[in-house]
Amino acid sequence: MPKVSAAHRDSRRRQILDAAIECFARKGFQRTSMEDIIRESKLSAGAIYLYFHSKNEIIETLADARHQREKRLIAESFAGAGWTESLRALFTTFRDALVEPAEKKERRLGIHLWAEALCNPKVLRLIRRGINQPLESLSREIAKAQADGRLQKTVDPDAAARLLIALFHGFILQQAWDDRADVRAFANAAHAMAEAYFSAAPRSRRAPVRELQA
Amino acid sequence: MPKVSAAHRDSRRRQILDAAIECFARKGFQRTSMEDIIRESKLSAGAIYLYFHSKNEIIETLADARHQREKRLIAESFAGAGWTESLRALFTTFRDALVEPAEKKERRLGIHLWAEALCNPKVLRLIRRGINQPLESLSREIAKAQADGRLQKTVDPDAAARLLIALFHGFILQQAWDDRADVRAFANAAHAMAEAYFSAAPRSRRAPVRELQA
Amino acid sequence: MPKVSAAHRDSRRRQILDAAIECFARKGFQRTSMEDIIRESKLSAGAIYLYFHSKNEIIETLADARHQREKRLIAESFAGAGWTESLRALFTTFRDALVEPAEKKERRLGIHLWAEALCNPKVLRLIRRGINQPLESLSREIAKAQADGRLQKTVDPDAAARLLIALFHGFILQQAWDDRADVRAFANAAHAMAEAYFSAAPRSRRAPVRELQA
Amino acid sequence: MPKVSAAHRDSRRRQILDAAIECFARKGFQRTSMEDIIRESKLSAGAIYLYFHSKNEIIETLADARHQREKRLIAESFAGAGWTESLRALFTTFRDALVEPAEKKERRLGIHLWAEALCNPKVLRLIRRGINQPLESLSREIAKAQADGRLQKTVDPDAAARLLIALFHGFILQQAWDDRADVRAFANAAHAMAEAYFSAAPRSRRAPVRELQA
DNA sequence: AATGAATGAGGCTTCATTCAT
DNA sequence: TATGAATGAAGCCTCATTCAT
Repeated sequence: MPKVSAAHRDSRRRQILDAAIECFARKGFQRTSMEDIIRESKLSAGAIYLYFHSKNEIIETLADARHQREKRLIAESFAGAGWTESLRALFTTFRDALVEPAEKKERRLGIHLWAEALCNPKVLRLIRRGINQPLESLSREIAKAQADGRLQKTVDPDAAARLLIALFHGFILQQAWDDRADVRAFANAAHAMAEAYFSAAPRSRRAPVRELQA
Repeated sequence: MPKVSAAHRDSRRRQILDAAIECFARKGFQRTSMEDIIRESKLSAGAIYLYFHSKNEIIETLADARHQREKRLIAESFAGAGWTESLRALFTTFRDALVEPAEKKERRLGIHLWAEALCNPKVLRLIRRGINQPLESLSREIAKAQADGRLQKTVDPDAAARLLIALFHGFILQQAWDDRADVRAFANAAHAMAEAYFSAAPRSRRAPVRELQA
Repeated sequence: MPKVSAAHRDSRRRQILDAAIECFARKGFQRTSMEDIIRESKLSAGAIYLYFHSKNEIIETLADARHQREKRLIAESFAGAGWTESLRALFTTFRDALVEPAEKKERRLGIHLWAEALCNPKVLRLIRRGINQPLESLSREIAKAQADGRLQKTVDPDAAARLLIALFHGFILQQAWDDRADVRAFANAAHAMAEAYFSAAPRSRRAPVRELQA
Repeated sequence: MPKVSAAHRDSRRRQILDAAIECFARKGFQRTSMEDIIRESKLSAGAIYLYFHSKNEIIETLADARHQREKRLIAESFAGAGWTESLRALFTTFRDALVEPAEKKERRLGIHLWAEALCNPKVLRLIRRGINQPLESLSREIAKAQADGRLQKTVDPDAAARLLIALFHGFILQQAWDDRADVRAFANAAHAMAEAYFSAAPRSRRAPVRELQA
């Protein structure tokens, strides 16, 4: 029987993770020292190691949390009705996340994780999961919509799913580098582009788009 | 300053930068020690500091080189003829860069720079230049094409330029995380999507795409 | 102080000491953390500090226990009859202690204490007592046997006592480093050597053993 | 071609090892911090790690040096003439090493190594080598002397070799615990005992020494 | 120009012990 | 009595940079 509640334990972990997010978002993983996190969390060195085994474990915990969140956001967008509505919901969700100044830290953290994944196998695994599951579910939705005749069939579901994710990630970078980037304009344009692509009249009626030459 | 000396100087700098790229791509900036670069370059610690004042200066030099390169790639795509051809050239260039295994290191380095920019003001400045100039030139080309009537006018040139860059950056991430991502399929799909968006028949003739609701 | 409480207190102390022996024998004093002892004893940190003031006190308690035990073993060997029988009993006791696998932990602990004594004054004092008392009682027995004419007089009682102890300690090391060392063979040989030494016909009848030259 | 000579390198290593011996002899391995060694050696932290990869490597280097030395000492004792002289040489060598105050540090270090071996596999390996080679060479000499008829045959060469080593190790402990222990008296007595054992008139002529009973 | 030994601050983590409950 | 979370000093090691040669 725990002396302090599980709630207390969770709150301490939260306290540490919040401090870590603050520091990591500001300075990246390697430039942030445990000392920084200790100061920010107002805990002692020892206390932090009571809740996490290492700095790396903190990073991995945050990576995992982001993965869970991304998965949820995409799943929710597709919870509702038809393809057109889902696509709209997806872009709306995405836009709302990006205009929210409170999440700026998380977005910066996310970018640090993208780079971290290149040299940290555990983070890479989490990032892959965080991207593959959304890719697969997007891809599945696209294929489903095609099967139902609501979407033109020339679209490659996997590539199209990657397009959507790439748009999101790509803009997150632009926004991180320059706060003045216009999220709404981007989201509208991106949505319009996706709409144009997905629901374009069958190419056959128009001049066909030639594939890029090898 | 005799000519031989300048050539020698450049070759030494190249030697150091190549070693740095190798190391940074593999381990990121903070995980790479000067010792790593020294070993990889087969030079001595002292020699390296003869050509660069600090590790940071090496990073900044690399950041600048990437910026120059991106600017050039985009400029070249638009060197030629009309809008449609330019768009095609852009995607072809992009695709060719991504299938090239020899550039894998540079692509990884680029991602590290994206994150580095978040906590290194000098790198941020270089990244901004590296993105703003392409953004502006793309934007200018779009506006020009609209003015010439070759492009529908509903497109916001700035947002559209950002879309294109976002697609590129976004996919570079996906490829870095998973080598098996299909570059050609993505490039084709991205091109088709851009085509659909830019050269769509004026919306007025079709059901209008409603803006995302606030 | 009620009897129940004292019994309980002793049992708790035993529990802690047993855990400590286990850990110390395995990892030595400095490598064993209080955390290790806590885990092994299945008690809490606080509980342990209720029974011992510090890690050092645990070590000293164990050192003292060993001292008591050594003293007792030697005393018992000499409880009985004459010199020859006592010597035999001494080696038998010693051999029996070393073949006993159950005492392996204690033997290892003992070695750690020997080294610990070099930098821990309290342990040194206990070790000294643990060795001086046996030395003195052995020495006294030898002198007594000489006085009774049962032992040749050329033997220096103090040095001879040290010889015996040295044999024991020396072999304990060899066994600790290599389990395969043959205890019985060693004990037999050691006994034979001691016999040869102590009960040798007076040197005067034979070629005298010259002292080692300075 | 090295910038500084191999001699310089060796002298630096010596400087570090001497400091380490000083500290380790005084406080043991675990109580000695790298900080201690740094201070004692008058070098910087970084400098030390230029010559040794870790604190452990320093310990192992010292363990190896002792092993080499012990092997040499024993070999030298048996370099000369017959068995009796060799035995005498062995005890003389041993005694001379123990009376030398300059080697007190090394003797203490040796004891710390004996305990360290119990929890440090690399040190254990070195200690084993440091003891097995002497054991084997002693054992070989004994067997040889027996074959030549210079030694009675009832002696078990391996056990007898262990006896000798045990005497040495055992007394080193006693001396470390109490400086006043009389080395010369011990060495003389030990030598006399060994003599009595090895060159005793065949047992058959006297009352046989019964083996210790099981 | 070139070398590489040297510096010493600072990074991550552990640990004996305490104390509020 | 008993718990175990909390403390914070101290331990081992790395690293960007300098400088005598």
